[in-house]
Amino acid sequence: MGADKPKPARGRPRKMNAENVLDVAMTAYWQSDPADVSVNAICQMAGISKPSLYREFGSEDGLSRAVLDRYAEQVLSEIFVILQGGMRLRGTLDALIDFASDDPRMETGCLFYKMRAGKHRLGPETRVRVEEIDAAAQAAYVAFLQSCRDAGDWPDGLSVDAGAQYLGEQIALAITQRASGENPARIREMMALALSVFTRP
Amino acid sequence: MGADKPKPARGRPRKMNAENVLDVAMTAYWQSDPADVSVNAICQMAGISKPSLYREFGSEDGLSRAVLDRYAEQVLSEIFVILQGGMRLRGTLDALIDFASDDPRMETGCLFYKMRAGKHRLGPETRVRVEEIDAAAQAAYVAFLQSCRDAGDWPDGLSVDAGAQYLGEQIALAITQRASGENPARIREMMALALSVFTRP
DNA sequence: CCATTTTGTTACCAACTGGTAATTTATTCC
DNA sequence: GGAATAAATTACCAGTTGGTAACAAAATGG
Repeated sequence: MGADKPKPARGRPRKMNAENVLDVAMTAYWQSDPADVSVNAICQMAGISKPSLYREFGSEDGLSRAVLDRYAEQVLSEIFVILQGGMRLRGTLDALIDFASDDPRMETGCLFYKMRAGKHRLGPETRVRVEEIDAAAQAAYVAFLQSCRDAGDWPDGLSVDAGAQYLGEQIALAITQRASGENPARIREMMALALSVFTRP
Repeated sequence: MGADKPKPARGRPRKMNAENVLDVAMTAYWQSDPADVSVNAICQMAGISKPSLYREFGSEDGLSRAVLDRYAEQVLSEIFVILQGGMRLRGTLDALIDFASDDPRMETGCLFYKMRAGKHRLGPETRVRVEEIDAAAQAAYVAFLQSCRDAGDWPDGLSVDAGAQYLGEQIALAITQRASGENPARIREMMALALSVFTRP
Protein backbone atom coordinates (compact mmCIF):
# COMPACT_ATOMS: atom_id res chain seq x y z
CA MET A 1 0.00 0.00 0.00
CA GLY A 2 2.60 2.57 1.08
CA ALA A 3 4.47 4.24 -1.79
CA ASP A 4 7.60 2.10 -1.86
CA LYS A 5 10.86 3.84 -2.58
CA PRO A 6 11.87 2.62 -6.11
CA LYS A 7 15.54 2.33 -5.15
CA PRO A 8 17.23 5.04 -7.18
CA ALA A 9 19.80 3.92 -9.72
CA ARG A 10 22.46 6.32 -8.59
CA GLY A 11 23.71 7.95 -5.42
CA ARG A 12 25.12 6.74 -2.16
CA PRO A 13 23.36 3.58 -0.98
CA ARG A 14 21.21 4.02 2.09
CA LYS A 15 22.33 2.61 5.37
CA MET A 16 19.17 3.59 7.18
CA ASN A 17 16.41 1.05 7.43
CA ALA A 18 13.11 2.89 7.71
CA GLU A 19 11.31 -0.13 9.07
CA ASN A 20 13.85 -0.53 11.81
CA VAL A 21 13.48 3.12 12.75
CA LEU A 22 9.73 2.67 12.90
CA ASP A 23 10.13 -0.36 15.13
CA VAL A 24 12.46 1.49 17.46
CA ALA A 25 10.16 4.50 17.62
CA MET A 26 7.06 2.37 18.10
CA THR A 27 8.64 0.48 20.96
CA ALA A 28 9.80 3.67 22.64
CA TYR A 29 6.49 5.49 22.17
CA TRP A 30 4.62 2.46 23.33
CA GLN A 31 6.69 1.66 26.35
CA SER A 32 6.65 5.16 27.77
CA ASP A 33 4.61 7.82 25.98
CA PRO A 34 4.95 9.65 22.67
CA ALA A 35 5.16 12.97 24.49
CA ASP A 36 8.11 11.74 26.54
CA VAL A 37 10.27 10.50 23.68
CA SER A 38 12.20 13.09 21.65
CA VAL A 39 13.34 12.68 18.07
CA ASN A 40 16.87 13.00 19.37
CA ALA A 41 16.35 9.98 21.58
CA ILE A 42 14.86 7.98 18.72
CA CYS A 43 17.78 8.82 16.45
CA GLN A 44 20.20 7.72 19.13
CA MET A 45 18.35 4.47 19.81
CA ALA A 46 18.05 3.72 16.09
CA GLY A 47 21.67 4.63 15.45
CA ILE A 48 20.92 7.19 12.77
CA SER A 49 21.38 10.93 12.41
CA LYS A 50 18.59 13.46 12.63
CA PRO A 51 18.72 14.64 9.01
CA SER A 52 18.30 11.03 7.89
CA LEU A 53 15.17 10.73 9.94
CA TYR A 54 13.82 14.05 8.73
CA ARG A 55 14.48 13.18 5.10
CA GLU A 56 12.51 9.98 5.51
CA PHE A 57 9.59 11.20 7.60
CA GLY A 58 9.58 14.97 7.09
CA SER A 59 8.81 15.90 10.66
CA GLU A 60 8.15 14.51 14.09
CA ASP A 61 4.49 14.53 13.16
CA GLY A 62 5.25 12.47 10.05
CA LEU A 63 7.20 9.95 12.10
CA SER A 64 4.55 9.53 14.76
CA ARG A 65 1.91 9.22 12.08
CA ALA A 66 3.89 6.47 10.38
CA VAL A 67 4.37 4.76 13.72
CA LEU A 68 0.67 4.95 14.42
CA ASP A 69 -0.15 3.44 11.01
CA ARG A 70 2.25 0.61 11.71
CA TYR A 71 0.81 0.07 15.14
CA ALA A 72 -2.71 0.03 13.76
CA GLU A 73 -2.02 -2.71 11.28
CA GLN A 74 0.27 -4.74 13.51
CA VAL A 75 -1.52 -4.55 16.83
CA LEU A 76 -4.83 -2.73 16.70
CA SER A 77 -6.06 -5.04 13.98
CA GLU A 78 -6.35 -7.72 16.65
CA ILE A 79 -9.35 -5.96 18.16
CA PHE A 80 -11.08 -5.76 14.81
CA VAL A 81 -10.43 -9.46 14.29
CA ILE A 82 -12.12 -10.25 17.59
CA LEU A 83 -15.09 -8.02 16.81
CA GLN A 84 -15.58 -9.52 13.36
CA GLY A 85 -14.86 -13.06 14.41
CA GLY A 86 -18.49 -14.03 14.15
CA MET A 87 -18.78 -15.09 17.79
CA ARG A 88 -21.88 -14.40 19.82
CA LEU A 89 -22.10 -11.61 22.38
CA ARG A 90 -20.76 -13.52 25.33
CA GLY A 91 -17.85 -15.09 23.53
CA THR A 92 -16.75 -11.85 21.97
CA LEU A 93 -16.89 -9.99 25.26
CA ASP A 94 -14.82 -12.72 26.87
CA ALA A 95 -12.26 -12.46 24.10
CA LEU A 96 -12.09 -8.70 24.56
CA ILE A 97 -11.63 -9.15 28.29
CA ASP A 98 -8.84 -11.63 27.68
CA PHE A 99 -7.13 -9.31 25.26
CA ALA A 100 -7.35 -6.20 27.40
CA SER A 101 -6.45 -7.77 30.71
CA ASP A 102 -4.09 -10.58 29.81
CA ASP A 103 -2.48 -10.17 26.40
CA PRO A 104 1.22 -9.56 27.04
CA ARG A 105 1.34 -6.97 24.30
CA MET A 106 -0.88 -4.72 26.36
CA GLU A 107 1.34 -4.97 29.41
CA THR A 108 2.61 -1.43 29.02
CA GLY A 109 -0.67 -0.11 27.71
CA CYS A 110 -1.86 0.64 24.21
CA LEU A 111 0.00 3.13 22.07
CA PHE A 112 -3.19 4.25 20.39
CA TYR A 113 -4.90 5.03 23.67
CA LYS A 114 -1.81 6.84 24.88
CA MET A 115 -1.89 8.97 21.77
CA ARG A 116 -5.60 9.58 22.12
CA ALA A 117 -5.19 10.61 25.75
CA GLY A 118 -2.51 13.13 24.77
CA LYS A 119 -4.15 14.14 21.52
CA HIS A 120 -3.48 17.85 22.00
CA ARG A 121 0.24 17.18 22.12
CA LEU A 122 0.31 15.48 18.72
CA GLY A 123 0.99 17.05 15.37
CA PRO A 124 -1.95 17.60 13.00
CA GLU A 125 -1.33 14.56 10.78
CA THR A 126 -1.10 12.17 13.67
CA ARG A 127 -4.08 13.71 15.40
CA VAL A 128 -6.24 13.32 12.32
CA ARG A 129 -5.15 9.70 12.06
CA VAL A 130 -6.02 9.11 15.70
CA GLU A 131 -9.49 10.46 15.08
CA GLU A 132 -9.93 8.31 12.00
CA ILE A 133 -8.93 5.19 13.87
CA ASP A 134 -11.16 6.15 16.76
CA ALA A 135 -14.10 6.50 14.39
CA ALA A 136 -13.31 3.19 12.71
CA ALA A 137 -13.18 1.44 16.06
CA GLN A 138 -16.46 2.98 17.11
CA ALA A 139 -18.00 1.81 13.83
CA ALA A 140 -16.71 -1.70 14.45
CA TYR A 141 -18.20 -1.76 17.93
CA VAL A 142 -21.50 -0.52 16.54
CA ALA A 143 -21.54 -3.14 13.81
CA PHE A 144 -20.81 -5.88 16.30
CA LEU A 145 -23.44 -4.81 18.79
CA GLN A 146 -25.95 -4.26 16.03
CA SER A 147 -25.50 -7.84 14.91
CA CYS A 148 -25.99 -8.97 18.51
CA ARG A 149 -29.20 -7.03 18.79
CA ASP A 150 -30.41 -8.53 15.54
CA ALA A 151 -29.61 -11.94 16.99
CA GLY A 152 -31.76 -11.20 20.00
CA ASP A 153 -29.35 -10.93 22.92
CA TRP A 154 -29.52 -7.34 23.91
CA PRO A 155 -30.69 -5.55 27.05
CA ASP A 156 -33.73 -3.30 26.81
CA GLY A 157 -33.45 0.45 26.95
CA LEU A 158 -29.90 0.76 25.66
CA SER A 159 -29.02 2.32 22.34
CA VAL A 160 -26.46 0.54 20.21
CA ASP A 161 -24.44 3.73 19.85
CA ALA A 162 -24.20 4.30 23.58
CA GLY A 163 -23.38 0.66 24.17
CA ALA A 164 -20.65 0.76 21.55
CA GLN A 165 -19.02 3.81 23.06
CA TYR A 166 -19.33 2.32 26.52
CA LEU A 167 -17.69 -0.88 25.37
CA GLY A 168 -14.83 0.99 23.73
CA GLU A 169 -14.21 3.16 26.76
CA GLN A 170 -14.18 0.22 29.14
CA ILE A 171 -11.59 -1.51 27.02
CA ALA A 172 -9.50 1.67 26.95
CA LEU A 173 -9.83 2.01 30.70
CA ALA A 174 -8.73 -1.55 31.36
CA ILE A 175 -5.70 -1.32 29.11
CA THR A 176 -4.71 2.07 30.48
CA GLN A 177 -4.87 0.68 33.98
CA ARG A 178 -2.51 -2.10 32.95
CA ALA A 179 -0.02 0.53 31.84
CA SER A 180 -0.08 2.01 35.32
CA GLY A 181 0.84 -1.30 36.87
CA GLU A 182 -2.50 -2.22 38.33
CA ASN A 183 -3.09 -5.78 39.45
CA PRO A 184 -4.15 -7.70 36.31
CA ALA A 185 -6.57 -9.96 38.12
CA ARG A 186 -8.27 -6.92 39.58
CA ILE A 187 -8.45 -5.29 36.18
CA ARG A 188 -10.07 -8.38 34.76
CA GLU A 189 -12.55 -8.45 37.59
CA MET A 190 -13.52 -4.82 37.08
CA MET A 191 -13.76 -5.18 33.33
CA ALA A 192 -15.97 -8.24 33.65
CA LEU A 193 -18.13 -6.24 36.03
CA ALA A 194 -18.36 -3.36 33.59
CA LEU A 195 -19.29 -5.58 30.66
CA SER A 196 -21.77 -7.61 32.67
CA VAL A 197 -24.33 -4.95 31.85
CA PHE A 198 -24.55 -6.48 28.37
CA THR A 199 -25.36 -9.98 29.58
CA ARG A 200 -27.77 -9.37 32.41
CA PRO A 201 -31.42 -10.42 32.22
CA MET B 1 -2.84 24.36 59.10
CA GLY B 2 -0.25 25.87 56.73
CA ALA B 3 2.70 27.61 58.41
CA ASP B 4 1.53 31.21 58.11
CA LYS B 5 4.18 33.79 57.37
CA PRO B 6 4.42 35.90 60.60
CA LYS B 7 4.86 39.18 58.67
CA PRO B 8 8.45 40.20 59.34
CA ALA B 9 8.98 43.49 61.13
CA ARG B 10 11.50 44.80 58.67
CA GLY B 11 12.25 44.59 55.00
CA ARG B 12 10.50 45.59 51.82
CA PRO B 13 6.77 44.84 51.99
CA ARG B 14 5.64 42.06 49.72
CA LYS B 15 3.60 42.83 46.69
CA MET B 16 3.12 39.20 45.76
CA ASN B 17 -0.02 37.47 46.94
CA ALA B 18 0.71 33.76 47.29
CA GLU B 19 -2.96 32.83 47.29
CA ASN B 20 -3.50 34.68 44.08
CA VAL B 21 -0.58 32.88 42.48
CA LEU B 22 -2.03 29.56 43.60
CA ASP B 23 -5.39 30.49 42.10
CA VAL B 24 -3.81 31.45 38.82
CA ALA B 25 -1.74 28.28 38.70
CA MET B 26 -4.65 26.09 39.70
CA THR B 27 -6.86 27.54 37.01
CA ALA B 28 -4.17 27.12 34.37
CA TYR B 29 -3.24 23.59 35.41
CA TRP B 30 -6.87 22.66 35.64
CA GLN B 31 -8.01 24.17 32.38
CA SER B 32 -5.27 22.59 30.28
CA ASP B 33 -2.83 20.21 31.97
CA PRO B 34 -0.03 20.62 34.50
CA ALA B 35 2.48 19.26 31.99
CA ASP B 36 1.50 21.92 29.47
CA VAL B 37 1.84 24.97 31.72
CA SER B 38 5.35 26.27 32.38
CA VAL B 39 6.42 28.26 35.41
CA ASN B 40 7.25 31.07 33.02
CA ALA B 41 3.65 31.14 31.86
CA ILE B 42 2.34 31.14 35.41
CA CYS B 43 4.60 34.02 36.41
CA GLN B 44 3.41 35.99 33.43
CA MET B 45 -0.26 35.27 34.14
CA ALA B 46 0.14 36.10 37.81
CA GLY B 47 2.16 39.24 37.08
CA ILE B 48 5.13 38.25 39.18
CA SER B 49 8.77 37.46 38.52
CA LYS B 50 10.24 34.00 38.60
CA PRO B 51 12.50 34.54 41.63
CA SER B 52 9.46 35.64 43.61
CA LEU B 53 7.69 32.42 42.79
CA TYR B 54 10.74 30.33 43.57
CA ARG B 55 11.26 32.06 46.90
CA GLU B 56 7.70 31.25 47.88
CA PHE B 57 7.39 27.69 46.58
CA GLY B 58 10.97 26.51 46.19
CA SER B 59 10.50 24.67 42.92
CA GLU B 60 7.97 23.76 40.29
CA ASP B 61 7.30 20.65 42.30
CA GLY B 62 6.60 22.75 45.39
CA LEU B 63 4.19 24.92 43.46
CA SER B 64 2.25 22.06 41.94
CA ARG B 65 2.10 20.37 45.30
CA ALA B 66 0.67 23.51 46.88
CA VAL B 67 -1.81 23.79 44.04
CA LEU B 68 -2.86 20.19 44.51
CA ASP B 69 -3.39 20.74 48.23
CA ARG B 70 -5.53 23.75 47.50
CA TYR B 71 -7.49 21.83 44.89
CA ALA B 72 -8.05 18.96 47.27
CA GLU B 73 -9.57 21.10 49.97
CA GLN B 74 -11.49 23.40 47.66
CA VAL B 75 -12.83 20.95 45.09
CA LEU B 76 -12.06 17.33 45.83
CA SER B 77 -13.64 17.62 49.25
CA GLU B 78 -16.97 17.69 47.46
CA ILE B 79 -16.68 14.01 46.61
CA PHE B 80 -15.92 13.10 50.20
CA VAL B 81 -18.96 15.10 51.30
CA ILE B 82 -21.16 13.10 48.96
CA LEU B 83 -19.70 9.79 50.09
CA GLN B 84 -20.10 10.64 53.77
CA GLY B 85 -23.48 12.30 53.37
CA GLY B 86 -25.26 9.37 54.95
CA MET B 87 -27.42 8.65 51.91
CA ARG B 88 -28.28 5.12 50.85
CA LEU B 89 -26.61 3.40 47.94
CA ARG B 90 -28.91 4.62 45.19
CA GLY B 91 -28.99 8.22 46.34
CA THR B 92 -25.24 8.45 46.72
CA LEU B 93 -24.62 6.95 43.30
CA ASP B 94 -27.04 9.42 41.77
CA ALA B 95 -25.25 12.28 43.49
CA LEU B 96 -21.93 11.03 42.16
CA ILE B 97 -23.37 10.77 38.66
CA ASP B 98 -24.68 14.32 38.92
CA PHE B 99 -21.35 15.60 40.12
CA ALA B 100 -19.25 13.84 37.51
CA SER B 101 -21.46 14.46 34.52
CA ASP B 102 -23.11 17.81 35.24
CA ASP B 103 -21.25 19.87 37.81
CA PRO B 104 -19.90 22.90 35.94
CA ARG B 105 -16.64 22.73 37.85
CA MET B 106 -15.83 19.45 36.13
CA GLU B 107 -16.43 20.88 32.69
CA THR B 108 -12.73 20.91 31.85
CA GLY B 109 -12.01 17.76 33.79
CA CYS B 110 -10.55 17.20 37.22
CA LEU B 111 -7.10 18.51 38.06
CA PHE B 112 -6.43 15.58 40.35
CA TYR B 113 -7.20 13.02 37.68
CA LYS B 114 -5.09 14.93 35.19
CA MET B 115 -2.19 14.83 37.61
CA ARG B 116 -2.75 11.15 38.30
CA ALA B 117 -2.85 10.35 34.60
CA GLY B 118 0.47 12.16 34.09
CA LYS B 119 1.98 11.04 37.37
CA HIS B 120 5.39 10.25 35.90
CA ARG B 121 5.75 13.86 34.77
CA LEU B 122 5.28 15.26 38.26
CA GLY B 123 7.93 16.10 40.79
CA PRO B 124 8.40 13.77 43.76
CA GLU B 125 6.51 15.87 46.32
CA THR B 126 3.48 16.25 44.11
CA ARG B 127 3.53 12.63 43.11
CA VAL B 128 3.55 11.47 46.69
CA ARG B 129 0.64 13.78 47.42
CA VAL B 130 -1.28 12.37 44.46
CA GLU B 131 -0.79 8.88 45.82
CA GLU B 132 -1.90 9.92 49.28
CA ILE B 133 -5.06 11.48 47.95
CA ASP B 134 -5.70 8.47 45.76
CA ALA B 135 -5.43 6.19 48.78
CA ALA B 136 -7.70 8.45 50.81
CA ALA B 137 -10.31 8.42 48.08
CA GLN B 138 -10.14 4.65 47.79
CA ALA B 139 -10.59 4.39 51.55
CA ALA B 140 -13.63 6.64 51.38
CA TYR B 141 -15.18 4.53 48.63
CA VAL B 142 -14.51 1.41 50.66
CA ALA B 143 -16.06 2.88 53.79
CA PHE B 144 -19.12 3.95 51.87
CA LEU B 145 -19.65 0.61 50.16
CA GLN B 146 -18.97 -1.25 53.37
CA SER B 147 -21.77 0.65 55.05
CA CYS B 148 -24.04 -0.19 52.14
CA ARG B 149 -23.23 -3.86 52.44
CA ASP B 150 -23.94 -3.71 56.15
CA ALA B 151 -27.26 -2.11 55.30
CA GLY B 152 -28.10 -5.00 53.03
CA ASP B 153 -28.12 -3.56 49.54
CA TRP B 154 -25.19 -5.19 47.87
CA PRO B 155 -24.86 -7.57 44.93
CA ASP B 156 -23.58 -11.06 45.60
CA GLY B 157 -20.13 -12.15 44.56
CA LEU B 158 -18.49 -8.73 44.56
CA SER B 159 -15.80 -7.73 47.01
CA VAL B 160 -16.03 -4.31 48.58
CA ASP B 161 -12.47 -3.48 47.58
CA ALA B 162 -13.05 -4.29 43.93
CA GLY B 163 -16.34 -2.42 43.95
CA ALA B 164 -14.68 0.61 45.49
CA GLN B 165 -11.93 0.71 42.91
CA TYR B 166 -14.45 0.16 40.13
CA LEU B 167 -16.56 3.03 41.42
CA GLY B 168 -13.58 5.36 41.62
CA GLU B 169 -12.36 4.50 38.15
CA GLN B 170 -15.78 4.99 36.60
CA ILE B 171 -16.00 8.44 38.13
CA ALA B 172 -12.52 9.26 36.84
CA LEU B 173 -13.47 8.01 33.41
CA ALA B 174 -16.63 10.09 33.25
CA ILE B 175 -14.89 13.29 34.33
CA THR B 176 -11.97 12.71 32.00
CA GLN B 177 -14.37 12.26 29.13
CA ARG B 178 -15.95 15.60 29.96
CA ALA B 179 -12.54 17.20 29.63
CA SER B 180 -12.29 15.85 26.11
CA GLY B 181 -15.53 17.50 25.11
CA GLU B 182 -17.72 14.43 25.01
CA ASN B 183 -21.48 14.88 24.94
CA PRO B 184 -22.52 15.29 28.61
CA ALA B 185 -25.81 13.46 28.19
CA ARG B 186 -23.94 10.53 26.71
CA ILE B 187 -21.45 10.56 29.55
CA ARG B 188 -24.26 10.47 32.06
CA GLU B 189 -25.87 7.61 30.20
CA MET B 190 -22.67 5.58 30.17
CA MET B 191 -21.89 6.32 33.79
CA ALA B 192 -25.37 5.30 34.86
CA LEU B 193 -24.89 2.11 32.91
CA ALA B 194 -21.56 1.44 34.59
CA LEU B 195 -22.93 2.05 38.07
CA SER B 196 -26.08 0.02 37.43
CA VAL B 197 -24.08 -3.05 38.39
CA PHE B 198 -24.46 -1.94 42.01
CA THR B 199 -28.24 -1.74 41.92
CA ARG B 200 -29.22 -4.76 39.85
CA PRO B 201 -31.01 -7.74 41.37
C1' DC C 1 21.37 59.28 58.40
C1' DC C 2 22.85 54.86 57.95
C1' DA C 3 22.95 49.84 58.45
C1' DT C 4 20.00 45.87 58.19
C1' DT C 5 16.56 43.07 56.32
C1' DT C 6 13.36 41.50 53.11
C1' DT C 7 11.37 41.78 48.64
C1' DG C 8 11.33 42.51 43.59
C1' DT C 9 13.72 42.82 39.03
C1' DT C 10 16.94 42.06 35.41
C1' DA C 11 19.63 39.30 33.18
C1' DC C 12 21.52 35.35 32.87
C1' DC C 13 22.63 29.90 32.96
C1' DA C 14 22.99 25.08 31.01
C1' DA C 15 20.13 21.60 29.04
C1' DC C 16 17.04 20.33 25.87
C1' DT C 17 13.49 20.79 22.03
C1' DG C 18 12.31 20.31 16.87
C1' DG C 19 14.50 21.39 12.70
C1' DT C 20 18.31 22.57 8.98
C1' DA C 21 22.45 24.45 6.13
C1' DA C 22 26.68 23.00 4.68
C1' DT C 23 29.64 19.60 3.65
C1' DT C 24 31.52 15.00 3.03
C1' DT C 25 31.07 10.23 1.38
C1' DA C 26 29.61 6.69 -1.62
C1' DT C 27 27.53 5.19 -5.62
C1' DT C 28 26.27 5.03 -11.05
C1' DC C 29 26.18 6.90 -15.72
C1' DC C 30 28.89 8.53 -19.55
C1' DG D 1 38.32 9.58 -14.92
C1' DG D 2 35.11 12.88 -14.20
C1' DA D 3 30.02 14.76 -13.69
C1' DA D 4 25.77 13.81 -11.51
C1' DT D 5 23.09 12.11 -7.78
C1' DA D 6 21.66 10.66 -3.32
C1' DA D 7 22.66 9.65 1.29
C1' DA D 8 25.25 10.54 5.85
C1' DT D 9 27.50 13.53 9.08
C1' DT D 10 28.68 17.54 11.54
C1' DA D 11 27.62 21.45 13.38
C1' DC D 12 24.63 24.58 13.98
C1' DC D 13 19.90 27.45 14.62
C1' DA D 14 16.28 29.80 17.51
C1' DG D 15 13.12 28.86 21.13
C1' DT D 16 11.83 26.98 25.53
C1' DT D 17 12.54 24.73 29.90
C1' DG D 18 13.47 24.93 35.11
C1' DG D 19 16.37 27.48 38.01
C1' DT D 20 19.64 31.46 39.96
C1' DA D 21 23.27 35.17 40.81
C1' DA D 22 23.58 39.91 41.17
C1' DC D 23 21.57 43.88 42.06
C1' DA D 24 18.03 47.54 43.06
C1' DA D 25 14.10 49.10 45.92
C1' DA D 26 11.53 49.67 49.97
C1' DA D 27 10.65 49.13 54.45
C1' DT D 28 12.38 49.29 59.86
C1' DG D 29 15.89 49.74 63.80
C1' DG D 30 19.16 52.28 65.83
